[in-house]
Amino acid sequence: MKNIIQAVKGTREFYPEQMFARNFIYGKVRAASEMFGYQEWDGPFIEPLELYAAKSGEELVKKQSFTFEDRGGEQVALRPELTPSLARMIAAKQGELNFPVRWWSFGPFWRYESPQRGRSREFFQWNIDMLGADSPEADAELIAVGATFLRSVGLSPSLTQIYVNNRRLMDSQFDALDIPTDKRVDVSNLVDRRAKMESAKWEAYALEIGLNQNQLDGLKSLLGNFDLWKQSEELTRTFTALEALGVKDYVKFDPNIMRGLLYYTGTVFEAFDTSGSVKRAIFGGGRYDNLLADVGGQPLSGVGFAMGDVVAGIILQEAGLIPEFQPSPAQVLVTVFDTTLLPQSFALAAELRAAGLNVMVYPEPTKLQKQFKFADKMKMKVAVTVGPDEAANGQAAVKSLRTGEQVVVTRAAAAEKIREWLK
RNA sequence: GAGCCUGUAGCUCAAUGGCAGAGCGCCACACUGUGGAUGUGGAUGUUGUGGGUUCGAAACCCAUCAGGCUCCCCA
Repeated sequence: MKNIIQAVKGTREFYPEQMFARNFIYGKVRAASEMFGYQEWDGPFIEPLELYAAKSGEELVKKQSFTFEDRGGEQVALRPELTPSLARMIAAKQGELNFPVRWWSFGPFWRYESPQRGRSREFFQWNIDMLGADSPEADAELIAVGATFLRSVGLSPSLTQIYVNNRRLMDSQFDALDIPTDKRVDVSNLVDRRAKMESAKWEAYALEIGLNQNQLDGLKSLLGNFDLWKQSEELTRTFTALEALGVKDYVKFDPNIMRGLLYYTGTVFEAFDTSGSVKRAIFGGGRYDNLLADVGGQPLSGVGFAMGDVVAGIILQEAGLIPEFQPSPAQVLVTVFDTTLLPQSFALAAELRAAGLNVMVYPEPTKLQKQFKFADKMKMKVAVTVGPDEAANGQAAVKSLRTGEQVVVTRAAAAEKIREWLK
């Protein structure tokens, strides 16, 4: 036992119960995506390293990606994100796609980071994007898809909120405060850290990165102004659309949401669990205008977001929203009386399957008590036994494991009786 | 990449330098054509791994692996 080779650090093993939870999320992701007309797609899991190196900082790529040299000497990476693959695939067919394109994907990603709660090295991520439309209403649609997902898994607005901001709005505010362009990255970092730091330390840090007292005061009042969105035509339209889409109770303007400066150019948003149990965002995204130009395509605006399965899974688990795991997809067990009658049980199981039931048959003759115990542990609803008496008369004993009631019926009538008890 | 905490039976955890234990779960039997409940009995184990200190280590020290918290990062 102790000599078992361990799983790779930061990976997760999906036993049937975890697989069930993962597929639950996948199913809800699919439903929310398809409800809005998005098509499922995927890219390769391995990409040339330069696909990421071109866009992201090289240090980040080298430090936080799983990279290796293949046998042909090519530098490749396990994909750390999907957006560059999306950009390339869109650019390659830019002339023939029917815009606006609505695509979603759910697949594995790898990042070489230090594993901790809510973060693993191998995870699944939902990506969903609309490309070729740049209206505030398109932004609203993506936020509504996210809200629809939250609602569909039972995460009410009191449990989760989507915070919305807009980079252009913030830029104009930074302009008004005379914060120079080359300080914007630092200021974004500063804003991101505000919740994590004590206010005195945070203010000291603000002065440290070169803000003057006047700018700091301006920034503080800016970050406390939750009516600021009214000054942005874009956000005003987005919020109007969100109301029409019926998800207004999920969204709230928050000037503290920045999402870095990497490629977001307009509206940005992040969903959080309001209990604060997990401090990481459930999902986050926004509008980007320059994506395709980076991979050689024609300029094309897009909006999208990504959701990892780790944080979402923890929150759903804690909220008790993952449905009860069923140990077996079958609800019927056909027992085996003894060696002589084993073929009868196998034949009966086949008949029941042909009648459309999911049926397990005990794979070897053993004490009936043990077989019923097994059926109970596997949460079977019905057990069917063909003993000598039943076999002699072409019958089967059908027992409801919920009520304990048992009836002997002809084999031909067994399926119907089982179906009745499964209801 | 840095700091801190944790690691004991399948699970949750006791044992603070002196015989490795409890509860739950598991197995057997009571019950040779039938689960859940009950009773009786049984097995839980390289104390994460490797080394060191000691008459003696689960405990103390060093290293290492894994998980967690914080920083960093978050494409």
